[in-house]
Amino acid sequence: MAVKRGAGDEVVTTTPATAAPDLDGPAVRERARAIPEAAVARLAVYLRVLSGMVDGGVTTISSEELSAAAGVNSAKLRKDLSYIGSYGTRGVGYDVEVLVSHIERILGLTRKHSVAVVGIGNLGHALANYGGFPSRGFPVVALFDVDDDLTGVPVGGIPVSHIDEIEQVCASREVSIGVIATPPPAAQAVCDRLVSAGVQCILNFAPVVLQVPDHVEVRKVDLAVEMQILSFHVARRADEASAEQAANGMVNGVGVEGVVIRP
Amino acid sequence: MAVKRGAGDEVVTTTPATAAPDLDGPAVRERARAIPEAAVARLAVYLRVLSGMVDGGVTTISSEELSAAAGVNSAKLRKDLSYIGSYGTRGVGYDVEVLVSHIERILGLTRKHSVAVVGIGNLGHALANYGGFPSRGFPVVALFDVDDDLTGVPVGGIPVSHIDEIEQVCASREVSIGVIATPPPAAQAVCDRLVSAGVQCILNFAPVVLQVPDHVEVRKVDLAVEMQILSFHVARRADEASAEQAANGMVNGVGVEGVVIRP
DNA sequence: TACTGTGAAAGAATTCACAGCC
DNA sequence: GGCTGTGAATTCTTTCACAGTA
Repeated sequence: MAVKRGAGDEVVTTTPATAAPDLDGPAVRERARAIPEAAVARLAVYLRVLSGMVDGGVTTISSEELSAAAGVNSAKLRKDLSYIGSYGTRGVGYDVEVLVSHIERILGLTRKHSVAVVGIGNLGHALANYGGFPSRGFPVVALFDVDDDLTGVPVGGIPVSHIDEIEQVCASREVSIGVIATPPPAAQAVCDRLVSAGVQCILNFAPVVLQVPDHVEVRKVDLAVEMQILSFHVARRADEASAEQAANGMVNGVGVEGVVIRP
Repeated sequence: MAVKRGAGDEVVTTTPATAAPDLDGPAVRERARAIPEAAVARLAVYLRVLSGMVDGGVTTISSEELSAAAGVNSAKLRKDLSYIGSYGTRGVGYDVEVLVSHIERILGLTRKHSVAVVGIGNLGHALANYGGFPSRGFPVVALFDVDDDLTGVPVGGIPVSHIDEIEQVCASREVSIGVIATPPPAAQAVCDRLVSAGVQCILNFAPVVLQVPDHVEVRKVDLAVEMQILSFHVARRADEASAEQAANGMVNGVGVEGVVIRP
């Protein structure tokens, strides 16, 4: 669900469907590591599960076991792992530590990714104190807010900086991921400032569609949207239930003939 | 999945949705099921954008404008809207209010969905105080925590209940969505209790894969996973950049010949 | 034997492109 | 002319099923 403006997409070969893929173009695009977007998200989940297993002393695991723990089916798991290489042993399974290190490498977790949180309200506070970030290689190194009363106040051990210092502080502390937790109206402006400070990755909690240049990657977490998706499923289930009742012949007390109901 | 073979198999009465050619009347109920999962998430975004436009006094909008504001392309937007019916005017565009009400209906927002938050730590606090929920039809009506010191303390105007009361309180306050904001080790147990209390929708912030019965819908928000996906893209971009440099013939100014891309 | 790795088939989602209407 | 609605084409993702191997 990455918000990606299709503005300046590169040549999308709208060519007539006649010819085979022509490689004669001057610009050769390296596509060696084409891991599907959907698989990347799952790799992160596998990594978490595997990390727990390392701690639990497990050294080897089969695709069946790992997939169950990760909530996917085993064929999908094996396919996902095949995108990053063949690191299993047939008849045995995968070495947990080997898998962990390969997934970490693919996800780029061998580098450190410093995080800045902008907007120190309720959510910003929670994020600044969230233990899950630093423990997974994403140290929070800077906090920003517009409120003068907050500047200098330490939150989660880090003093809040004024938002006007964003460019300078992000540069000096080498921030590579910006987290936007501001009220909606401020989000785009904050985003622009982060971008001009050189931040290339943004995690956006504000319910706003951010416009960014192509080289910036945005992911969003929108609580209201999540709620509404759940709401949709409630509604759909209710509809199905009543539709089934209707199909059962409840409509006007007259049974429909020859209908077999699913178990 | 239109069933077509003549074998004596059971007949699926739950209406194949796909082939259903009933265009008459407001049989939108049947349609609901045919809406792709991915489209549902976007409908929620369109709704938010449209709501903003109502407030801004906009009465009519074209697919081009709306899609730009929502960060998708216009063909996708039109396709998404076509799943819920044909409510536009050719040559003109869509009536904003009409669209809003139809999307709200499809997403089931005509009913109220009461929310319970479990785990009143940093994140739970933030969620309890989050203004975006009630304003969009998701009132927070109950809070739970294991900590006895917290019980009775009001957070965001609602007193925290002890987690042992979860079944009873959820029933009496008609909770339909449970939000899990507990530490990871507690999440599955909390989930089980929510399910036994009759909650059918869960939004899970704990970095744990929840096991639930089929009739329960779970959505997860995993901050570490989001971070790692961003990290992957940083790494990929770095790889591409260096690969491109190499392919550009930086070696001695002579282009590389006959580069073969992965089959 | 028990499991991985992977082509090939099936299924979803996206995009194209144009008919149809205002 | 401008814009929607939608089949058809395309691309992406998942699943199947089995060859291959420790």
